[in-house]
Amino acid sequence: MILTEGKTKHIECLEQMLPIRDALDVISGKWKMLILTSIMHGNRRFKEIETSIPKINPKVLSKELKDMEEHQLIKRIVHDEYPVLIEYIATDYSRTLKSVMMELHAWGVNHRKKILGQ
Amino acid sequence: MILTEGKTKHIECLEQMLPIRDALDVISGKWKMLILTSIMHGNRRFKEIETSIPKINPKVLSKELKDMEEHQLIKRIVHDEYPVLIEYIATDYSRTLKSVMMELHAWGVNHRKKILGQ
DNA sequence: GTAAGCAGTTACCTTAACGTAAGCGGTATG
DNA sequence: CATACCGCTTACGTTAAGGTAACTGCTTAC
Repeated sequence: MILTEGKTKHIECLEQMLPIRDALDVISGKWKMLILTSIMHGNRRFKEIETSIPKINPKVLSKELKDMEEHQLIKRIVHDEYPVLIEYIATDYSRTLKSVMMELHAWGVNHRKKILGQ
Repeated sequence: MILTEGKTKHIECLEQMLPIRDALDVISGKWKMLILTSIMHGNRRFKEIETSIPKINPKVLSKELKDMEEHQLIKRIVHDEYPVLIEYIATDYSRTLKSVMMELHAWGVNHRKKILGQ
């Protein structure tokens, strides 16, 4: 029955699309995955992160860090010392993104090769 | 030597980040991966693709299809028949994105579960 | 010959992302 | 006591992404 097939295909297709969009909502944008990469490489302080990412500015960094904290990808820790020290660390949950990031990285390397080869 | 370590870390970190950004430049945005999913599920005609993706509008679809053709993710084929028939198909190159899409999908499914469970 | 489908385009508008430059309250440094 | 570092924030743009509504030229269907 063609109608049923069509409907099934349509629903299947939607079921593929919606989670992909959910994921992209969290990771897309120019900075989030770069910030997460930086933090995962051991950068913890605001300035460290800022200087590790070319061309980012403090306003954008500040906003993205807040977003990422809301999404539970990072944790902001305030140490009550003198002077006050603030650290950003990656959460366990953010580590579930590692395979996504690895795939993105691998594809990006390949893509750059392709573009330069043209 | 701490200086060397720091420098190495810094460069290593950049080498992770740049390809990730290259990849995100191609796939990010609200629609591209949804369109590719739709086409990979067998939707070929403009209207088919349009109706398969909730809330997309023809202007956006048209623009994204052009972008994706430039990036060689899809091919636009014009059949010189009566009436003229136009098809969009996924390229071999777009299939290199499949593992990225699968990771995004898997993460998205998990993320939705997490959010609903809160 | 009117209506409807296809594959879009056009003009216009809103929203969100991103950027620049400067500054602020705190601490520490010469 | 001036200068500078830290972790930001504020005010003020600019750019790009995305949305709405209407319309076009072509074809076929009633």
